[in-house]
Amino acid sequence: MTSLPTVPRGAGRDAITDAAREIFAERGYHGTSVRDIARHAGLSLSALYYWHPSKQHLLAALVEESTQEYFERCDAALREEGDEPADRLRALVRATVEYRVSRRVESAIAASEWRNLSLENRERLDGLRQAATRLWSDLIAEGVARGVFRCAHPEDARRSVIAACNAIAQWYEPGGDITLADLVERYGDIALRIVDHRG
Amino acid sequence: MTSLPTVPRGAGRDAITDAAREIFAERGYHGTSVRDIARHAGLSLSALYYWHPSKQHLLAALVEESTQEYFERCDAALREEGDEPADRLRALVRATVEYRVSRRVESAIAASEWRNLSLENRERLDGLRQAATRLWSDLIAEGVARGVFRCAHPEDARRSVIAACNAIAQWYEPGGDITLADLVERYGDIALRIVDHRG
Amino acid sequence: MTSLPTVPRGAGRDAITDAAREIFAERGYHGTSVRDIARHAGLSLSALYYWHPSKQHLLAALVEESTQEYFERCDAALREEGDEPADRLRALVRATVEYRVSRRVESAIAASEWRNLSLENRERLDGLRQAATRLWSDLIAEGVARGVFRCAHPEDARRSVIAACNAIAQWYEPGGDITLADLVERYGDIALRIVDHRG
Amino acid sequence: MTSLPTVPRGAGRDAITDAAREIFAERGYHGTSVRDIARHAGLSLSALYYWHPSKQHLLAALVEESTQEYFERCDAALREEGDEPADRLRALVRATVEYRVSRRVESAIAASEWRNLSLENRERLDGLRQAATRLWSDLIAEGVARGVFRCAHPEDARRSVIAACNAIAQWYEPGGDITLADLVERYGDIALRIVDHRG
DNA sequence: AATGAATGAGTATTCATTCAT
DNA sequence: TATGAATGAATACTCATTCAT
Repeated sequence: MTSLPTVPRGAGRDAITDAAREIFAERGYHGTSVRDIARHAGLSLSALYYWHPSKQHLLAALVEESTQEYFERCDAALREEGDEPADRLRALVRATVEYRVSRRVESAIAASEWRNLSLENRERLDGLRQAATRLWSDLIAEGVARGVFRCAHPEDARRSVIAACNAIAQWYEPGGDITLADLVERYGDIALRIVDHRG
Repeated sequence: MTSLPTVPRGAGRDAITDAAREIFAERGYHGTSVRDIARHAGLSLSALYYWHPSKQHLLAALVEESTQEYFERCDAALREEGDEPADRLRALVRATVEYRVSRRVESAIAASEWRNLSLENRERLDGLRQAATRLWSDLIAEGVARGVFRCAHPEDARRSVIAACNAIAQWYEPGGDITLADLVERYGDIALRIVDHRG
Repeated sequence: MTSLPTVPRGAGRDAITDAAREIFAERGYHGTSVRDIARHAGLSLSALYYWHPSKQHLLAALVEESTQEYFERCDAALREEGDEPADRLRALVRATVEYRVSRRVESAIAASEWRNLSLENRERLDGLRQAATRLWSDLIAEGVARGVFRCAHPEDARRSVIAACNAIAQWYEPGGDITLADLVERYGDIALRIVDHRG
Repeated sequence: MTSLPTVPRGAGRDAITDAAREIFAERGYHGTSVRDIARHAGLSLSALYYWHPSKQHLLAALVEESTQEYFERCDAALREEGDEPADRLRALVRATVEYRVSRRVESAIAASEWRNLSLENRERLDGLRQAATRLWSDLIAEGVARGVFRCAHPEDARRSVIAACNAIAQWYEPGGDITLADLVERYGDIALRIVDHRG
């Protein structure tokens, strides 16, 4: 029993979004009831529906925000970087790792609840998702073109690097021995090995 | 409307297990109703309960079988191999990739429905899961000890290799251009780069 | 999407009554939500409750106004008429037909939502309803007493005439080929035949 | 509190249909909850859904059965009759009155809940409804053609006769002073006067 | 070895209404 | 003279499961 916060008037929207994020992440979309969410938020069921038209909408909003933020972090990281492919790959890894760690909960939702989005929502958000993927693909292609990455199968390399970074969310415990900076360095190294980078 | 198969008398058990496998994989545990499973199996709801005590039991059986089989494939692959770490790592990758591809559906269930196992079942199956993990860890540790793998962080390497192999299930289409043998070779290469293998 | 009217300040009461009338008529009392009414009126839900204490009150007010007006029209029509029963019957038919046509919407509510009035409201309004009925009964009785109406069962005649007139609301389309004056004449004829009038 | 009957196993379907009929008639479609129906039937809510897919389906089934039966009674009554229009009109009145009285409850539903049918159901049942109407129209037209009915506006006559007969359901109390045979005779007379029949 | 009929607890969502401002 | 935010009870419907046969 976690103690239920008393929600100040007008703060309902965020309380509900926060609660939904936590419980969706913990139990999955179908394993979560809107009652659970409302209770966890310290509000009535009706208040939930005052702010959000449906459970599906709640999920879509979380996934959208998360997907959007991920893309923006990656995009920003690349724009701040020079044009050396190795540096740029490290930048993308850093953005991804930082994202998976600092937004662990919502990134888990975006990853595992994608199939529970309605067809409509899935189509709407797919472009954003692919845009993020393309950042990786283009970058690796460029490295290969320049001869600094030598991997024979760039798409497999890309998927492997992303999968390795994503998996961090499943085991990493913030506040433990390993710092975020450690992670960034380690997974940057791994990524460069995966694309077979030669200085 | 897929035509429902007429189940031969006595074949009920398998028909139900097969149906559960497909639908759990497609919609997730909580997104699946026992009615869906029974209907898909071409049997009555009561027949389902004749063969299986509960929905949870059905899930646990699938996860158990899948986890068991994975471990055995890995174990067998290693036993057939010599003691060269690189070869052994390739063997483990081969076992994993072949497993993810040939048992794509059940491996997806084992991966994503783990949290929906009851505490009891989760504890019961956890040993098996860890045993498989240990095969990887021990192997990489051995490679490092021998100086043929030079990765600084063997656990991160292990997680990355496994994550890369597992991700195959999400995109690979059997019957397409890429053969299973291609995959095994490509991901063996990637794995060896991840552990920083030097001939 | 019908465009919602902007309600001038102070005109809220009528806007709500009008909206309630339309929607109650269209979907029935239980098929209508107060939210529908407020939205249709272009006002907030709270504004509705500022002006009207409850949904039930809203219905009762509409039924009352309608029933009252019907009685007054009938009463006035009779007072303007001489004492010839046939003329008086035509006058009552005219009042009724004109009412059903010009107040089609509210008369439909009064007719079909009567049962959804609270017991209290039903009892309060019943006297008014019966008063209108008595106008018909007394008139027909008078005609029979004078020997100009020869129907053997005056109450059945009364119910039949009223039913015939009321039914007009279900099919008549104002602005079509049949004018209101046509209707008044046709249904006056029918009424006189029903009571078996002999000049 | 009416005592709830214990429903024998297997008799659920009828118990629910009967209960739905009664409560829909009493409170209207939207005024009735499926819980009310199940409780009234002496069964669980789930049993209701075992037998009927939805509340709407329940309504449509009742309306369909009622509309169908009404048409068949009218059709049968006409087929048993000779070709004299006056006799045939009396036959139709008899069928209608008997129907309204003996199937009072369902005929009230068919009359007042028509608008609560889904568009789909309404379209499906509309043909049946019109077929019944046509029996009346054709008959009156025939009487007019033969010169035995002299009404100037046959459609208004038709509507009036039907409205008069239908209204019986609103006031008639079986078991009172007036017998069904009385009603049939009285309303036959009224009908013949409405169409202005001359022997 | 299997079924048809039934259940109680739960689902997402909407209801009429009220509160604080 | 209004409103935005909130509520508790109800809504139609589905769930996993059990019972009698």
